[in-house]
Amino acid sequence: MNIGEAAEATGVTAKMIRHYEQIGLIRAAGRTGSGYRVYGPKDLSTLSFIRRARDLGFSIAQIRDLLALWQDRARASGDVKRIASEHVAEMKEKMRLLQEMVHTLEHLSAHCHGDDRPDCPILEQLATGMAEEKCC
Amino acid sequence: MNIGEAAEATGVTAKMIRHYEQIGLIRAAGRTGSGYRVYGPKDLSTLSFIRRARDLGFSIAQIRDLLALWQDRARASGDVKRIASEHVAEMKEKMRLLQEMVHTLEHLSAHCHGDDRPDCPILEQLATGMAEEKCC
DNA sequence: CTTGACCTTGACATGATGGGAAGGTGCACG
DNA sequence: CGTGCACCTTCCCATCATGTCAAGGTCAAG
Repeated sequence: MNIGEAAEATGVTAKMIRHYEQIGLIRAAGRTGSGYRVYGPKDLSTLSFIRRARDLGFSIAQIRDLLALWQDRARASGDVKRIASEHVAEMKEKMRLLQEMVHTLEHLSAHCHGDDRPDCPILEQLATGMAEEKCC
Repeated sequence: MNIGEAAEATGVTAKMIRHYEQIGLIRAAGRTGSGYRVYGPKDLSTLSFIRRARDLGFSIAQIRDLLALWQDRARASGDVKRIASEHVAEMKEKMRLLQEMVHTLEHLSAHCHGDDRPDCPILEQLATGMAEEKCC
């Protein structure tokens, strides 16, 4: 199986498959006599695994650990769960920061006419740094 | 005022001040005879503006627009509000995606023993790609 | 044999920031 | 006056995951 077919089958672009090989996330694929990379069912499983983990937002480093655990039949599920929990915590923290920013901006926007006049609390806040509470 | 003092006063690192100058976000600072950058009150205001905008998650491109509007006394507040609204929409979309991932992962984690046994629904999901609903 | 689709490697870009090296400057203290 | 230290300068490289582009080799069908 060619890299293009493997890419289509797994949803990982050919570019990324080569990249993952280069950084050692996956083993170097076999080669035909002319140098084309060759992929078998096992490789496809690995690539699909990676794609699903990426879809869940795991970093390459985390996926490296998850792959090792996946291939370790004596793994402890606690190790997997811990990686997932840390990732969830990171995502929740990101959400919290986003929520804060959204809240502040929506508050400022609510007090902005949004018409042709130049007065704008959003710019005022950015310029003077007056605390949100003081804006009202 | 030196770049280091300006950095401390505004919360923008010296490194980033130079970077912002290089990409044309701010005007090139004046120089002393020996080549040191010199900053005045106006420059400090601009840098503080930028830092507050970054704190609210605006991209450099958006800040470029906001700076232009800020310095345009004939601006329409609607233009500012539109930039802010687009940014809020982007952040909310990111939150939505994060929430989806968190939801899926928490669901899988809830069914993972998290002990020394190797069975793990998280790995199973990643390996087989079975839909979340089918997992129960 | 030609054509077109695919493969190869390699270099470069993103966006915002950090790190570090190599060398010049300013200032305070002895 | 000299020395040391903290700061400044420029330039290059790294992050993270992905994309784009270019130049050249390969394969299969017509």
